Amino acid sequence: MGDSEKKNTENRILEAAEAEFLEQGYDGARTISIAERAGVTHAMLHYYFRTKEQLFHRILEEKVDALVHSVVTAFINPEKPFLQRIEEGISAHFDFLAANPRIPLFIAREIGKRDLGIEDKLRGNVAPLFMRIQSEINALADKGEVRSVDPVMLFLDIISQNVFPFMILPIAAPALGISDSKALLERVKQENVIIILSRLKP
Amino acid sequence: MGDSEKKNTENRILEAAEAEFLEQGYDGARTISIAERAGVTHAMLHYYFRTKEQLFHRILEEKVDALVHSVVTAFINPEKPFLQRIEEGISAHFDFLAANPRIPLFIAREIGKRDLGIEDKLRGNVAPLFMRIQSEINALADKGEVRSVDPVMLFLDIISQNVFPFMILPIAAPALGISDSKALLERVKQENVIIILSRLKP
DNA sequence: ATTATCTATAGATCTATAGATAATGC
DNA sequence: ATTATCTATAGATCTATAGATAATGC
Repeated sequence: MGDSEKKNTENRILEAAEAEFLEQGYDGARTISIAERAGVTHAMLHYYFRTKEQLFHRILEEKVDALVHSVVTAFINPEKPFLQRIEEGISAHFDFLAANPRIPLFIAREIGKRDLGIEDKLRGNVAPLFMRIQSEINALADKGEVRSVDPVMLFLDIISQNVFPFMILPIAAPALGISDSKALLERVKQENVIIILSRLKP
Repeated sequence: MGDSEKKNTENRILEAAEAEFLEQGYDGARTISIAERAGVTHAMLHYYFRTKEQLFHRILEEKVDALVHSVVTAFINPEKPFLQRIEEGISAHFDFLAANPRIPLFIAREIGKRDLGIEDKLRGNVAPLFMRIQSEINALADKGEVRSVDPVMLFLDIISQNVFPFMILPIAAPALGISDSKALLERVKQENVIIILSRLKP
């Protein structure tokens, strides 16, 4: 059997697993449902991935990497001045979430139950980013161009503002009589830039 | 058997169920585990609550009510001027979350899978609050005392800032080398007041 | 008489694997 | 020869209930 056929089946299982796990979480997901979604027999799933746990880890790790990566890359463009980089970083991070709205809840759900290398990933990628932001803030604060903020707090603010709406909007939007949630998200994105810049401006 | 005995068993099951469901979610929770935690036989659980689903709904509804209530009451104290009420409201809401840190993730986890009356609860309680805030903001904005903000955005900001840290701090705190997460939470609480007031001040 | 509790087990899933069969590559 | 796929089923849980027994209230 050819390599492309193999990849095809394996990938179909992976895609089905991603959909099932993102919707249902680990405990709620059924390997039978994954097989059905992929259009393969149930045994194939174990042939390729041996256990439900292994298949799940493959998906979870991919999503954790994507999320961590989205935070770091959004704020590391070295070309531009500080405030502009923050502004564009917020937008870029928000856009990533808009394209992957189920990731935050998916990760939040499973965290605490299992140990990913998520701490190491954060330590390696985020700590350097924070140090750099810290020194930039210090320099600009001395010149009176920004208010002084702890980078940890600043990024907690940014990430809270960006991530949380995707967790509650499915509930909150209909309750508040909002039909066009795409338009609302666009407003949220703009508001998030405004509120962070308000915090930084002296 | 006396009424107090009955209440005792029933309450022990409820308390055990609350702990199990908050930790594991609906799918992850086992009725056997709940019975063990409560120190009763497994059959008792069905005798008092008939099904796992019914027991779960009892817990979930209680937590949804508590969370909605915490938002509304925190901001409805009618005695004080607007900005002070916002400031105290943020703190009160934050304190509620600090006392019930597992509620947001618990609710977020189950939402979308089942239909609570959560939309009705929001509609009834929150809509009047927003209308009142809107008119206050309008009046103060005319006098130049606050910047104009849509109340929906303002509360999305406040709730994001307050809720989200409790979802990720268990992961983020160790990764950032923060050992005293209680001290960090205190800083978060203060920062949340600062950032919202920065947004509102002209 | 009614309410509460226990033991034992039915019945429904779900994950995982064994073993046979078909398809491909060398 | 090796890799992929299918059928059938073992084995492990988990929810739920049946039926017997004990405790309380009237």
